[in-house]
Amino acid sequence: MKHATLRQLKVFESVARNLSFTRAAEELHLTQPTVSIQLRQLSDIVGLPLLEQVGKRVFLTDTGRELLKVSHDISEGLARFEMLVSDMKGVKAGKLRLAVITTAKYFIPRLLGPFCQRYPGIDVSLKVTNRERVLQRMIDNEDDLYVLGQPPEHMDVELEPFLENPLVVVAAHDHPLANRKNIPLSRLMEEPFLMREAGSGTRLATERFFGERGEKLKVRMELGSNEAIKQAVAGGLGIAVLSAHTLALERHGDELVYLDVEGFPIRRHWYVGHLKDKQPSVVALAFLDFLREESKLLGEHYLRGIPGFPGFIQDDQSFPAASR
Amino acid sequence: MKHATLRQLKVFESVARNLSFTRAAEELHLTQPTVSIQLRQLSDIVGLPLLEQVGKRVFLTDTGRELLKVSHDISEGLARFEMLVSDMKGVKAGKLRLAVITTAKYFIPRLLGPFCQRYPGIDVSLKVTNRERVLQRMIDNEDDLYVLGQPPEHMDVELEPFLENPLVVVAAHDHPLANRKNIPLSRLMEEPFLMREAGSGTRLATERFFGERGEKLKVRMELGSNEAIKQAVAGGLGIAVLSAHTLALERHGDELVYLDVEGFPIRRHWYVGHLKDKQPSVVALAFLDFLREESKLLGEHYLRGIPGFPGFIQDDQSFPAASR
DNA sequence: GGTAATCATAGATAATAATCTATGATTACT
DNA sequence: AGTAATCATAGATTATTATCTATGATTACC
Repeated sequence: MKHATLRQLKVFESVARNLSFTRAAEELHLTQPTVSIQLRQLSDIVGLPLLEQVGKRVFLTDTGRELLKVSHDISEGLARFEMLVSDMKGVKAGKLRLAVITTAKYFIPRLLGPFCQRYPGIDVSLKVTNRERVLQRMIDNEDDLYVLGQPPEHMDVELEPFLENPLVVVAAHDHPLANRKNIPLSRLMEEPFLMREAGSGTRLATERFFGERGEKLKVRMELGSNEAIKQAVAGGLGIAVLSAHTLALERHGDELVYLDVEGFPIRRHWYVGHLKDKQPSVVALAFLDFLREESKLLGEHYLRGIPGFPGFIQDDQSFPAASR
Repeated sequence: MKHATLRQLKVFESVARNLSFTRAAEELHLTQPTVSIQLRQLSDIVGLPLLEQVGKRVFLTDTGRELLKVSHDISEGLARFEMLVSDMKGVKAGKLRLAVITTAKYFIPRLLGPFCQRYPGIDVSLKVTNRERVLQRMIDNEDDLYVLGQPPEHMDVELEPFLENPLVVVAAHDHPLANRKNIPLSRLMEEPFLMREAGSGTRLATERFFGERGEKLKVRMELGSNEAIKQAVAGGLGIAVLSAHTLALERHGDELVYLDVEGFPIRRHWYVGHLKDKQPSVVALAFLDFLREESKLLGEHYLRGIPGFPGFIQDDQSFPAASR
């Protein structure tokens, strides 16, 4: 079957359906000799007759019947593929593979939920891991999109900011600095700090912030996760700089407070994107569009109460978390 | 997918396998630009990218992965068909549809057995029915081959004789003419005859035989099957002209004897064939060849003991059936 | 920065597939 | 026998596909 063509099979199907060369020709808007020749060619390729003529009547041979099955399978397979492609183009089908750094797990599900509702046919896969691994996955082209808090410096990537990611100083609610306003940075330097591991975006940003101001932190402890840091802070082991998002879901908790420190919150962003070379799929583009419009709402909702952000009332409410 | 070609799919499969245009080109003995263009065309036809390049590395897109599945299905389906065709050509697969008149049921299974042993992959279908229906099936092109005792006169058929079909006169073993030799036809005319229905081959041949000799039969009864006729003969209701094959399997029975009648047995044949227009399949041709060689043996075996046929000893053995 | 490797594009050619008109051959029907 | 219907064949043309050479663009590596 090396040289059979899909056209020949289509003509054969028509003849097999009509059991007439002439009617097949009409159906396909061809002349009868065209049909005759196409069938002759196909029969020569197969090496056995596909049709037999008994008087004026046309019958399928056994071989012809088998070929008809194969031909139908092919037609149906291609038709299904076409439908799938159409759905993919219309964002009615397809896959979205996201890899996000750990901290993003606090808000990404809030975005994925509505996205999946809007595009119910999309298959979403979410990988949550540390920054280093996310970058490796990017290099290995394992996902469609990546969410990071800190753009990598030595990689050709295409990232856009889509959400504010303020870094705040947190302390135990009964910390001496808990209700002070505009705490000078120098006062803060006397406090022991709890840090994430080297390489984490938050740590990088923190070190840069203090480094630019000639300040050196007293690092009491490095901890491997935001949860551990929060527990240590609540236990009075020190203070920490964290993404405000790590606290967003625990707004009703009363163990941690933000410190109103001069220069804080550090205004940073969440970035989403991919390697520069990569061409985003239709689904990935749809998600990017969705992010652009939805993250505004999300930001307003979740960043409320954080000093410097919308919804933070300076006058009659000191600190929502501390007010509870 | 109206305009995609099997060639394009083949090239795509190679690229997908190798994840490299250059290696695919080598594998297919083409130049790299050929491969590049083929993939570009296919991608344009589909309307979505099938491959993505990240740096020097080539990856399949989701769409590409789906197309690869479809392409494999197509390749596999065609490959299976090719194998089947090869088997059909080699008589290793295929179908044989036979329609035979009722009397042929006495010997056809003896031929089909060895044929099926020689060609175990052939699917055989045997239809046993009266002559009229066999002819109608032939007109309707329902089978591959037909077995008849009497060629139809007003149909364009291609039939060949393959086996002797002697018509003999049978009587009850205690019939007055049982042990007579060379019975004159005139004596036979005094006997009542039992006949098959009008239209049956045996009846036609019998009527022609006697007609040509100016004799008129006394038909006592018409019966619808050979079995009924044999029972009636054994019960003394009359004599009958029957194909020797109807008795072949009952050689050891002692109820019926052949009568040694002048002019008998009527030498006739079994015919096998089809409508003149019909092109016999590879399997049908194989069966015809098989019949040509096997029917000789069958004839020697089954016609032994019948006057006028090999193995009939005139001197010291009067009549094998009557000697029991 | 230079080189090698790899894919993309431009332009051209060759090969193949698809199709048509005209006519022949055969069957079915009156 | 004549006519209509239907498939096959011959010959020619058109359209499309497949492929190549040459070159450009980009990435990866040293």
